[in-house]
Amino acid sequence: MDKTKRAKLEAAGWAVATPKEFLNLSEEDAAFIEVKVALAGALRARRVEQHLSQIEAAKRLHSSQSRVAKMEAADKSVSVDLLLRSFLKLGGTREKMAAVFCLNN
Amino acid sequence: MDKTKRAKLEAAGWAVATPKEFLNLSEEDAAFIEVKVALAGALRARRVEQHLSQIEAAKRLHSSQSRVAKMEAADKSVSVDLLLRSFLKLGGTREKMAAVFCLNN
DNA sequence: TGCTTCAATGTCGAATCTGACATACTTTGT
DNA sequence: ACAAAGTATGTCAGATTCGACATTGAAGCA
Repeated sequence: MDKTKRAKLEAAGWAVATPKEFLNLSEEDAAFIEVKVALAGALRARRVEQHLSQIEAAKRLHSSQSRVAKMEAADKSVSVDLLLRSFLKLGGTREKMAAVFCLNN
Repeated sequence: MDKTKRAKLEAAGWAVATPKEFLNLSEEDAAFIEVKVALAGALRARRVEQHLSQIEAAKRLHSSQSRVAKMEAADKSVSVDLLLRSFLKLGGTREKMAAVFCLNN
């Protein structure tokens, strides 16, 4: 959200909060979630780039369509472990990983 | 191990293997373990830098000394999730994380 | 509209991870 | 050598995460 819009909403009496504020997460929790979301995005990118459906990706990952969907949604029930392993299995490299953390916001 | 030494050992009839070869890990598994080990090192660095014992660190992390030891040893029983959360709780930042993946080999 | 493919969401038993405890090993100072 | 502080390792009950399945929603096409 840009500053102008935020200012307008606040002027109109709205409490404008970031997700972090809204859910009152600590800095660390927020950072952790950011990493998870970033990895989830990278995972989906790897899959789409290879023109795979979630079902096909699931096969390569020895998992299921529903879990792939949850991974890409950075669901509460998926671990960074699983995201990372899956990312690597879909051809993700450590260089690409670094990009996830360095560049991406 | 440098090439000369490796060559000498092989000449002497030793099968010289990297951990990856020895345990015959796939590329992905190897990369995953590398990440885990790198994070474990970064975690220990955070702790030592702050002159904390494992017991003190455990307190800050709401965990136990034994688990901290296992984290720093990148034990099979600790997840990247736990490593990452702990790293962040000990003041690790996303920038420092990126460094773990970019620089460190 | 009906049909097909892809993606999202809820649930569950099995597998894995976690904090805690006990215990053993290591290092450092006396 | 002994004690104390720090670290490592094995175990286990409870918690979390896993793959799988069922179901629903959404988009494209005849």
